[in-house]
Amino acid sequence: MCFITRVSEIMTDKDTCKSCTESKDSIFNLLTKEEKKVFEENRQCTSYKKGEIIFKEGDLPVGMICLCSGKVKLFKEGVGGRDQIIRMEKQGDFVGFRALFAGEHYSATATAIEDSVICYLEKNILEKVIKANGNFALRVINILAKELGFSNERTVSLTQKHIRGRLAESLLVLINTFGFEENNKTIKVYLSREDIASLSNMTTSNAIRTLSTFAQENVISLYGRSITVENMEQLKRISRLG
Amino acid sequence: MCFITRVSEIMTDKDTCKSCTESKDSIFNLLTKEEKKVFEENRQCTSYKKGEIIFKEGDLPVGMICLCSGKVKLFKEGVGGRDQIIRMEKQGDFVGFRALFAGEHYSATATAIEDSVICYLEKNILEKVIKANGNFALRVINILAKELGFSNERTVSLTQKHIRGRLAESLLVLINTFGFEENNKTIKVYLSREDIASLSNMTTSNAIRTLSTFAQENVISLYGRSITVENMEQLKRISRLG
DNA sequence: CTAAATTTGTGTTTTATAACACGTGTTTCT
DNA sequence: AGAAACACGTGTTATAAAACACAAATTTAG
Repeated sequence: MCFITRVSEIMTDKDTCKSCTESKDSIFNLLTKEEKKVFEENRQCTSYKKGEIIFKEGDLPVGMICLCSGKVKLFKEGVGGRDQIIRMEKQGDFVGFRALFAGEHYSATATAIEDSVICYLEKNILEKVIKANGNFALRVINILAKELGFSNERTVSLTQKHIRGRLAESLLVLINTFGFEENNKTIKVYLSREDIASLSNMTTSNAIRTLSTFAQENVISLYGRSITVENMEQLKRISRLG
Repeated sequence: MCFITRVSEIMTDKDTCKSCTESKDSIFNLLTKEEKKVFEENRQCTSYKKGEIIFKEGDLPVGMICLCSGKVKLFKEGVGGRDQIIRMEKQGDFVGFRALFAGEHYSATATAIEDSVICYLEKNILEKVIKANGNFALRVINILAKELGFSNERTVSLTQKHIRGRLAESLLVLINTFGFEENNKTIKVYLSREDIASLSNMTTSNAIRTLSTFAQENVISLYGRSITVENMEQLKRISRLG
């Protein structure tokens, strides 16, 4: 990956990115003061505008990326250019660390779906800490294991559930990742119909159509790109029955 | 998981299972002599007959399982009882360690597809070694990361490729996992058509039909459950084009 | 502020594949 | 040995969802 050309803005003030090491339930809380310091001194923060590519399928990972703020989609290009979104990343998530640890090129492309700030940490520094701090290592293992469970789950859902079930499940995934706005009903992410389709393994037409049907059935209500859940139980039922 | 009731035969001679700690490219080579000794003294070997269940979706993992010999399929039950095989395990593989590290119940069922011997190691012993031995920890991380890559890859293939592409890819997966017999052509695993279907996300009828078509096209030849690859390039091409 | 481009929305047609039905061959069990 | 259960194979039908075509609405750019 050619880091420089894609950089929207390399941030000079490292304190702009506090969330990674300072947020409450962060994995970084397992680090010692010294280890935290090493991380803070060696990281490089970069900001991306909505729509910009952070890395591309095939690029070689050069370090660990933590999403300080914003939202990112991770997608693979499939047969005939049809994209499949395999993961949505929120503040505090690691982006693309799978490829780093697997020692492989990126197997997916990461794009900011909102203005985002990432901070970037060299691989060898991370590895040193993993080797030295067993609890940190176990936590990394735990995160990977959970993500693998999610991926396996999705494989079955996306292949076996019917359109309505797939869309309902994808909405639940979005809720799970990004949560609700203050009203506790409106999903806190604003995706194009095309992205919703890529997440749910269907064509854009069918995503639009099926969302409309859900709205007609008062399971959700739509206003532009905002999706408000009106009947959570029913949404879960549709997802479950496939 | 109720360990005792499922045990086909608890083996008394621990040396019957050498492959785990002694094979050439085993992860256990990263262990010190002392750590190896702890592993060897604390493991429990068990043998399973073809068709027997090692653990079930929903069971709670109680330890790390290493497949000493034999072959195992890992599958999830999908919508309407349609199984999806998410992984095939060969000698030396860890079975179900994802759930163990994720701290979750098993999300899939493991069944021996050949007579198999597993050896079982308590979780806390494993965790101690991971905490103490950084290189071992990194290797575990590496294995999980690679498996996650495989899972993501399969999600896209199984949802987007057409029947022929899915079947061809599944055959390549089998070759990749189990390799060939001495003739360098016959895939070294013997599955029912139903299992091949469950691996490829299709009905048994379609697996049978499509295998026949491949045979007619001289891409493979069939003799009972044995599948011999006659034109590897063509098989790869079919997989690639979807 | 208008033109162009993109996104959203809807109806129709086509097609891949599941579902079904049925027959044959092969183990397994009593 | 005979019955039952299971695995394999093939033709037909039904259907979910993709593909296509086109219109309206919204956003972006000049």
